[in-house]
Amino acid sequence: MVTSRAAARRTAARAAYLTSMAACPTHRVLDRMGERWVSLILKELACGPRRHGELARAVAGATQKMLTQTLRGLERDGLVARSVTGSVPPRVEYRLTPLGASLLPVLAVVTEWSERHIGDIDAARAAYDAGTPRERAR
Amino acid sequence: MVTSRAAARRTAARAAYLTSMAACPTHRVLDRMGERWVSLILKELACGPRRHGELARAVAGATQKMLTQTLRGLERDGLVARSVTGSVPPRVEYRLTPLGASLLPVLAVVTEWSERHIGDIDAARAAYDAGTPRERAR
DNA sequence: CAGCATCCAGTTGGATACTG
DNA sequence: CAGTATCCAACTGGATGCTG
Repeated sequence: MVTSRAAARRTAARAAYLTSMAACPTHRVLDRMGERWVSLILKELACGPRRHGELARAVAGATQKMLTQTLRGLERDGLVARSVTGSVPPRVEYRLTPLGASLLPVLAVVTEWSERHIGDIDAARAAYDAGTPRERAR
Repeated sequence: MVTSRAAARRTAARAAYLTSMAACPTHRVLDRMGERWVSLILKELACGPRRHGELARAVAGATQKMLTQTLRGLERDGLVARSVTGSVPPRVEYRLTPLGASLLPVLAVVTEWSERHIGDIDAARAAYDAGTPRERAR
């Protein structure tokens, strides 16, 4: 049937696009940086090495699971280094690698833009939300 | 019981933290930029105004739903402007606002870092993945 | 053409409990 | 102390069909 062929073609096109998108460096990095706890952890580690427990306290909103999971991801990408000394009790320390440190200026640029324009965004939101119920008195 | 009190305290602390994090400008912006289709749409609109259908073709991986949803979000934040002319057939055009355009340099910084270091990341991943099965021959 | 509504699968992330 | 494992609720995003 013609219709299902067209649908299949669209699906295929999407799959191909999805693949190429997954390979896009910018998207991959943005994906990581956008993860819920990444920017917080990066900022904390920017101040110096931290033990697991210290990070847990500093980033109090994250559950232990998410903290570990996020750190593993950052470690895998070579942004964070993990070192263990002693095994009872274990003493684990996380610190930024040079690669991770090189990301800080980028984060700083984002931060600067954000703090400068968050007011504009909030204003736009307020305006949008106020005007949106346009059907209200129809 | 003591235990449940401690648990409650932790939960409360988390809730408070979550709130303050949601208010953090950097986190809010990173959240948006990290959304699946935002960077693609922004890059496409950087080239000039686009109609809905044009965007749909350019960002072929997104479903119509996600495209509209993402555009609405960007519009609400004042990053993108939407203008309608005619209603049958409708002609809708999206373009960057000055605020949205001011975000492009930030995106460019991220892009530059990403393209420069994606190789390092991939290398780190390969090394990590190769070394991880450390228990393999135990 | 642009977009909304509905349904639904897959993923994310939180709570909890246990181990070396 | 650091980390793993399990269970499960909530959200995200995709497929599909309908409207002005």
